[in-house]
Amino acid sequence: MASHPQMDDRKKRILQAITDDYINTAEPVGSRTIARRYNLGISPATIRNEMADLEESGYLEQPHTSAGRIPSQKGYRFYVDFIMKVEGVSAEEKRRIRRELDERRREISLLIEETARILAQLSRYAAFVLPPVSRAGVFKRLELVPVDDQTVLVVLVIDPGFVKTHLVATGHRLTQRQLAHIAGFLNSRLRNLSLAGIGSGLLREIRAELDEYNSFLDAALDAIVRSLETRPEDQVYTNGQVNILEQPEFRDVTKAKAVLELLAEDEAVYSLLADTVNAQNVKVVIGQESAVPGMSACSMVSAPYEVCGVPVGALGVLGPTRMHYSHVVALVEIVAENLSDVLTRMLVV
Amino acid sequence: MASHPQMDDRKKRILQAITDDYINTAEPVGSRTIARRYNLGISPATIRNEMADLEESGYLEQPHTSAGRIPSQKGYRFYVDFIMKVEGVSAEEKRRIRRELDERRREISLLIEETARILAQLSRYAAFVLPPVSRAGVFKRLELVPVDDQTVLVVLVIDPGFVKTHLVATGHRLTQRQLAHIAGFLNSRLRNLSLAGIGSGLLREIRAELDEYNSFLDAALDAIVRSLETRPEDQVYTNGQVNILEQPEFRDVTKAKAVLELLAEDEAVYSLLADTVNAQNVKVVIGQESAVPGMSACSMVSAPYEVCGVPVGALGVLGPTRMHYSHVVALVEIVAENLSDVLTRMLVV
DNA sequence: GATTAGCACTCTGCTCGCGGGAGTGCTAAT
DNA sequence: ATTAGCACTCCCGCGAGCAGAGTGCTAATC
Repeated sequence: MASHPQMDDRKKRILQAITDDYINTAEPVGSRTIARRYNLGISPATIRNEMADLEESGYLEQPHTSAGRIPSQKGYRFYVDFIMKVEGVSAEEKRRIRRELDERRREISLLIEETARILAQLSRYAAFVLPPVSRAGVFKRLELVPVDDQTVLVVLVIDPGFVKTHLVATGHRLTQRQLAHIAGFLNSRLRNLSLAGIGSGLLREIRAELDEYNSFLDAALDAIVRSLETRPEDQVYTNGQVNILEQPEFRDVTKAKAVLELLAEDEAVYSLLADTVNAQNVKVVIGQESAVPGMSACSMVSAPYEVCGVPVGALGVLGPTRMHYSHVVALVEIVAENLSDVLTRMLVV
Repeated sequence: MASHPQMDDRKKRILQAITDDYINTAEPVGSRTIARRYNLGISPATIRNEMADLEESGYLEQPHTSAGRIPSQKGYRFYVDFIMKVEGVSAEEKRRIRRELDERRREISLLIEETARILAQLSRYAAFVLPPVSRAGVFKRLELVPVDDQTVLVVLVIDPGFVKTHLVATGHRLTQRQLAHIAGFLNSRLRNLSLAGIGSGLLREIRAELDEYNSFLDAALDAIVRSLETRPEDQVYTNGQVNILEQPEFRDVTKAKAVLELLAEDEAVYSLLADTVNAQNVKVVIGQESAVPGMSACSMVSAPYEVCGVPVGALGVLGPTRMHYSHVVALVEIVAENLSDVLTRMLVV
């Protein structure tokens, strides 16, 4: 709580009351309301004085003279960092999260999708999940399954248990033996390398070798090599975008549109979440703290999740700045934990 | 044009003018406007008389006394069926569609996604595409690729060229030989059967046989057999939902929310498009002609697409009832054609 | 007999002005 | 240091009034 010298205990309680109230009602809150609703044992006049101070030091703002106060960005920040108690997620909700993530899923993408759905439903805001990025894993095996004359299915097995498949047009007819050859060669060169370590250098090298070895495979090889490259801008799973239309701050369609457009762009959402993957624990970004334009009226709560203790992805919730932080933080935390568990169990068998 | 006895040529031209104008301006249109903007060679007074007739026979309605007229659902229907000329898609747009769909795509899902994107961008409404359903195809081959001790990747090759992969937890350790055995057996029984023909009856039969043959494979088999079943409620690719917020009829957030919620539900969108797959050519559904509640303010233009002349999927555009039908119909038509072409070339090599 | 000009009428949307209500800041009393 | 009291400010909702657009009807015109 360094660098907040103006904050004594009473100011803290008043800021808390104002923020809590505003989060619930979306209406600027006045001294009278506070005195009535939260019994702090002081009169409206005193509260008014404190409020004036809090406004002066930037924690509150006033939409117009003679309206109540609302928390400023700095106010929310202080609230999140030093005031709010992370609210327990109800046992009911906990069970639901557990149960719905636990259902036997055979495909990771379904699990991720489900996670986004739960998060959106329980938070009543928009939710998104960055699927596990396989760069954290280790190359285990590659299989080439012929599909028809000119098409091969590349199956990439990664440890822990991810599987990536790519359909590749070879442009040549390849015999079963030739495929086995290529697969064998690639396997011998790549086995047990971490995906992050398989740089373009090594790939180029391998390519040169194979070219020499059998130059007519060029096209096929090209395709296979390309399919090894992980695309970081992979899909993002979003859910509950429409929820934000329930928030009074987005009653104006043009504002809602700005945010919904942002959420519709995978790259934008990706860039919002990208550095959460390597964050410690839950991260809260309030309003314009995010550099992304169009986020100024929004806040984001996000957290990384892991497999076997290694962070592999992230998930988060986006809502108005006036967000129910204490609940959402707890929710994001617990969903991230559960997803980590389920994934870990699922992938390492 | 049977069953429209009240319609003479002049009424048709007036209905056309009103509909065109209303589609462009979203404002009820009055007799004066028509006389000025479309030179039909008749005076406002005459137009007023005709408009009264058109309202009487249900083609027009009046939001309130002394406002202009707007087309009713019946009016739009007549407009779409008998009046509008399908507007040529500009050469520029045609080239763009061709080019963007033509780019080497290796994965069908990417192609479908791209199709939805183009459709949304060019129509400026919401677009969706039902991916090709494999039931139309023929079982060609099944491969079982071991991923780790208890997991198998089932690769299902369908003719024409679709590939479906499913990750399956077997619950048992299976040797390479056992897998080869199962695959061989299933292949011998299923090869060249149409997927639609592989009913649960045949599957049960096969299962009994395999059970008998090697009963301890039960769990593994169960999973494999299940993965053969095609899920009709497969994913739907939607794009441009936010576009509808640009339409003045959805300036009211609650209306917008209703439609966006509908679009967010895959099943709902699926049910909208389901019977288009087997439709002839382009289909236009206006307002409450669709039974889906919440669609009353919307219209949908959709068309099937095919591979090798066999309909396999559908795509469509959803917008307000006041939709630019002539353009959208042309657009949907041409995108469907292009997708059919590209898919056919892509799948049959 | 169909078309049109003219006119009275209706309905919306906008602006304006006017309280009522909520909230503040200041001053003086406790 | 706290609080009661009071004057002041600003928003919001409401109704009146007015301009504009459009209609339907009637009577004149081609």
